Amino acid sequence: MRREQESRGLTTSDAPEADDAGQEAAPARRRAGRKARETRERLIEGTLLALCDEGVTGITTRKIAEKADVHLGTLHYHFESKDALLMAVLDTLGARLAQQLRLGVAGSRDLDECIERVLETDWIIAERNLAIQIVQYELTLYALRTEGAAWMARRQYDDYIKAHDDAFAGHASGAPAEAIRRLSQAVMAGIDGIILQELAAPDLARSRGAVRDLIAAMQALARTLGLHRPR
Amino acid sequence: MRREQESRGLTTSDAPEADDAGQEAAPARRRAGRKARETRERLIEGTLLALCDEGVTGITTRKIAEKADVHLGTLHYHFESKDALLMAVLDTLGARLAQQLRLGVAGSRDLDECIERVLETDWIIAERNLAIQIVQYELTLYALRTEGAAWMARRQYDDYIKAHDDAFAGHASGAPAEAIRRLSQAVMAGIDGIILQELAAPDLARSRGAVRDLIAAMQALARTLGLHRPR
DNA sequence: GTCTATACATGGATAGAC
DNA sequence: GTCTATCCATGTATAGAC
Repeated sequence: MRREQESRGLTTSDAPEADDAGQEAAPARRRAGRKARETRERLIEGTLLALCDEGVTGITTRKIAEKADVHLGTLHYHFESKDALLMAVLDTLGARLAQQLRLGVAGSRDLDECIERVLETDWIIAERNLAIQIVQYELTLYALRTEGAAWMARRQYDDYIKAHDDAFAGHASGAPAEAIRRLSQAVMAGIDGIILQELAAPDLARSRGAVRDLIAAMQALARTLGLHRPR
Repeated sequence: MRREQESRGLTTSDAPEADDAGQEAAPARRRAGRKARETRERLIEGTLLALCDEGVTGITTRKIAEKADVHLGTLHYHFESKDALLMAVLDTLGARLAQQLRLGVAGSRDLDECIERVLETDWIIAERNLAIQIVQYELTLYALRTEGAAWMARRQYDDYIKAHDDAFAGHASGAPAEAIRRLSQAVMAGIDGIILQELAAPDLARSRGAVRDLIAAMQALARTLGLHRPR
């Protein structure tokens, strides 16, 4: 079930190039046609659906093709391998997540409120579709195992951290970037942990309480880190 | 690759029975012989090794048999299915983890110190072998996908929460159990999140700093929750 | 660029000798 | 209780018609 030795298409771009990430283009074709682009996207979307149903361990190219309403051969025309397709999905997921966060946290008054909104937003996004969260974790772990794709896991992390940094930065302009970064890390760690708990032992009421607790704890941490402006 | 319809051996015991968990015994045999027990354990240990190498997606019964130095037929004599074996590993892992935590947190002076020790211990355990941590997450997620095994993921969570409760309880005897529970949840969530970060974007120095930050935040949370005794 | 058909490998599981 | 040999389903990927 492996063809790792020459998993080209995953190593082609070892560093984040531009921002339309995950473009493991079809062999020797950079400027893909209008329709091809649509099919690519249908494939990615179909893979996501199939992953929600089956998980990374259960996924097969046939199921993907079926969900995407595309034939098996077509899949392999657009993606060098199943792995390449899976990684493209991970990339899409990460971008989508960071985007959602940015949209959700506009206009806070002060840092405390900002922390609160960020965490509430993080949680809402996760709660809205826990199935996708599972997929995200599965794919991230899978990337760690896949030759030449570990950097994708790191980028997932970097991007999401950055989205948090940006949210906080506006309300702690005097503070050193490093302190902000530490807050972002703690916030993200906390939310990830709560999501994991919700997945393993579902109990929405408990998790929402945990988010409240986390908010309080992070506000306290921000103080410890000296992020609050004097009033 | 699936035979879910009748994954007996996983549904036999839907509730935690006794404490020698994960005993999906060989068909119609409760009192297994001395040697059989050894082989079972070799198989579990071998599976763990194989999982560290390959991950859940890459694992095969053949690789397991090889690592355990056992023949393929023997594997299926002891375990009804690959899934049953995998779940037995998850159980072992969980028990081992809780055990390690208990050993590591003896004799703190007060709650603040206890929180510190618990988190330091949690982290040391994880840092000592990150490879196993990955496996633990993979297996927990896998359990969620496996028909009739989702309860195993929940038990993982319950057991580890309980280990934390026990550690804290001694230093907050007056406090309501619910407040202690909330602290445990927050602590675990935070650590899990940090481990996840370390896996996705390895940087031990950063993670150790994150643990320090988490300690401070959790001590603050304990205060918010009214867990500290008046001095 | 998309489809059909198929090659080829690999996996889980079992039968039956020992 | 362990081993060998094998069945048979399923998977990824490709070849080549359209």
